[in-house]
Amino acid sequence: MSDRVTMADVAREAGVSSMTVSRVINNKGHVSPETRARVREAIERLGYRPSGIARSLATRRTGTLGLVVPDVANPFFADVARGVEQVAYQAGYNVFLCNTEEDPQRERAVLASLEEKRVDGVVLCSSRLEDDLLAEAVTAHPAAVLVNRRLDPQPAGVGTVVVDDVTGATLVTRHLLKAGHRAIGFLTGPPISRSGRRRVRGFRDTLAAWELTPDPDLMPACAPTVAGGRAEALALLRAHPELTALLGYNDLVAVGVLQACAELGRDVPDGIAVAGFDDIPLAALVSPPLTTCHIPRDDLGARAMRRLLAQIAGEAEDSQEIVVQPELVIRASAPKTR
Amino acid sequence: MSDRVTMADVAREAGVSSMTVSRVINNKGHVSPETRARVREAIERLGYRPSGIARSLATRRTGTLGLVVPDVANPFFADVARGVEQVAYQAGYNVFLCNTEEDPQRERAVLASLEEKRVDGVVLCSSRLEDDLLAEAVTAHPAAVLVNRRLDPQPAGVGTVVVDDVTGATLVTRHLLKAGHRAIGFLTGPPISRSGRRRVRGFRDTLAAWELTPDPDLMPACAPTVAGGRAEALALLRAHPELTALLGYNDLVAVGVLQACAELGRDVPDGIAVAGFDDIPLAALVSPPLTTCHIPRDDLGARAMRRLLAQIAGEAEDSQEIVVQPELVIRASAPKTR
DNA sequence: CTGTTAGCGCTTTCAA
DNA sequence: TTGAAAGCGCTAACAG
Repeated sequence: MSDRVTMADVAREAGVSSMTVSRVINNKGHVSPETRARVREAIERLGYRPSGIARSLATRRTGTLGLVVPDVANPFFADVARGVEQVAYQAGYNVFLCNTEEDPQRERAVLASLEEKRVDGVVLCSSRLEDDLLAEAVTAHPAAVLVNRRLDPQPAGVGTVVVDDVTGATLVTRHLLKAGHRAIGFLTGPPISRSGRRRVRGFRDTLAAWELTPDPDLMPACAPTVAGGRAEALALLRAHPELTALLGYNDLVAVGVLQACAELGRDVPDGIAVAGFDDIPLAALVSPPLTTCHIPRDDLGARAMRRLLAQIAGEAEDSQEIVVQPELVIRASAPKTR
Repeated sequence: MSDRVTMADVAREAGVSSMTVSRVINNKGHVSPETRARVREAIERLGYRPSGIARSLATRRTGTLGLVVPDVANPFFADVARGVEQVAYQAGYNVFLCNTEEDPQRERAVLASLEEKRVDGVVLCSSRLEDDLLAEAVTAHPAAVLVNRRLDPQPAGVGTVVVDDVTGATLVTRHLLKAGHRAIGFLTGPPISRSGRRRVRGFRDTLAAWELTPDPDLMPACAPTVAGGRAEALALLRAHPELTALLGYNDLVAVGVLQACAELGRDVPDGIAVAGFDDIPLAALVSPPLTTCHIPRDDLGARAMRRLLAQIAGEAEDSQEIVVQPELVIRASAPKTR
């Protein structure tokens, strides 16, 4: 494996010192056009590829970043990852993709491995770590951006990008209220989920603003999946047939609700309105198409990445938190009027 | 940033040489229990984290791998990525995620950047590079596995994992034939797609085996998306209302077909049968649920990764190609009988 | 069981 | 404009 061509080889071939080769490669310092040409030729002839490893050791920058998500196979994070990678690529960085499988142990482990790899920064999505562990893990890196998770107090060099879930839930809830619904259920997703908690808050507050009393019985938790939504919806709709609208923690849950309604013979939207959250591609394709709250996911990733780059460059306004706004998308499952 | 604790710091703190520290960290060689304990304490006290970069330079292994896909946001590759990452994590590797956006230029660029990062190996999915460029790019890495792409002749150290698309298309086509369909259309996806070409082959050969003549007019290309499928299906069904079954290049295309059928007032499956390919989650959720061909995607990723690890370890049977078998999944859009 | 000596392949610093 | 020397932080290969 040591058959790799090194800088010294190129230098010898071109009859110069390695410093000159280095200068040519990095376009730094002054090198006469002729020497430059000779070096270029030598590089070409030998098929030389600089070693990023050696360079990293010398410069203390790796040009690599870490992206930590619960699960790339989840379309939400897949889109975020896409946004992150896109911006990183343009900036000349490579990104390590790490799944945590929602396991805090594993989250710590991958963060530690990224530290060993000496990444220049980390984008950490929906961290499940306790505040103190998170703070510790995150400050171990030169720079970090948290997505959909706040840390208080926010350590220096840590940025935050969050979706305004409260507003999103408010938009959807208000939409249902305006359509005349008063008996509204909400499948709230997993209790650990911070975004779920924020959505609940938006839901409750909006009900309260309309002088309705939020009923905890109508707000059961559920797994954030189609199956989870279906199961909880079946139970909820059986116990509370009076509901005229049902909100899902996310679109997958809402699709589960659609299935449950079909099984119970409740027509959507005439018998009951259904709405989701996230606006994944699926939302527009099920029938009836889902009313939901659009989250610009790759934009979320792109902005997180840009923020991280700014922090690495030392040009970030530290305390400034980036808030991404969701948008109501009205489709057939919950139209404007009952 | 140079405030990082180094091995020498630990060695000094523990009153030993760095070699001893190294031995403790890597659990290599013999170190007396007492010394080991002292070193461990020093590491703990100083919060020392070994530098993977320095280690890589010395050992010529980085413990990193590259995963190159057209687009992680595509659920197919997201699942593959998940499988890859899972196995890599267990083996102690970190993986660089690279999107190519179907752009050969960018594909070359990311492969080159991975080479600079000195990854120990690469998993390359659905490469769009010409054979010679691909061979060149791939042999630049210590090890590589191609997913859904063959290279002939296959360079040493290059593994191959392919989905048996021919068999998959055969299964679906035969299913339709057995159900009594004789006028079957096929939206074949983008002409560049190798898997698309293999699926076409399976389709044609099966028709031929049943002594039917494949009609090119019934096999138009289309974008591999819902919109692409819808548009082509509209055109095809208008031109050929006699079709009793329509096959999509993949599930997205098939969903587009479903939409087109709805628009044309053709009932599925009674007026026309529809089938897809891949079995993405969406397939089971649309109505009617899609008959399709299941591809075990994360298994595909996992097996590619295992193969890569085997190659890195030098224990791969070189020429052995791994073939992943798809499975027919019968749902309501194309039932067993007309 | 532990330490010494040389690098790994590049860049930084200073000098020429 | 170019080069020499001295690391970056670690491990391989020997000694002891």
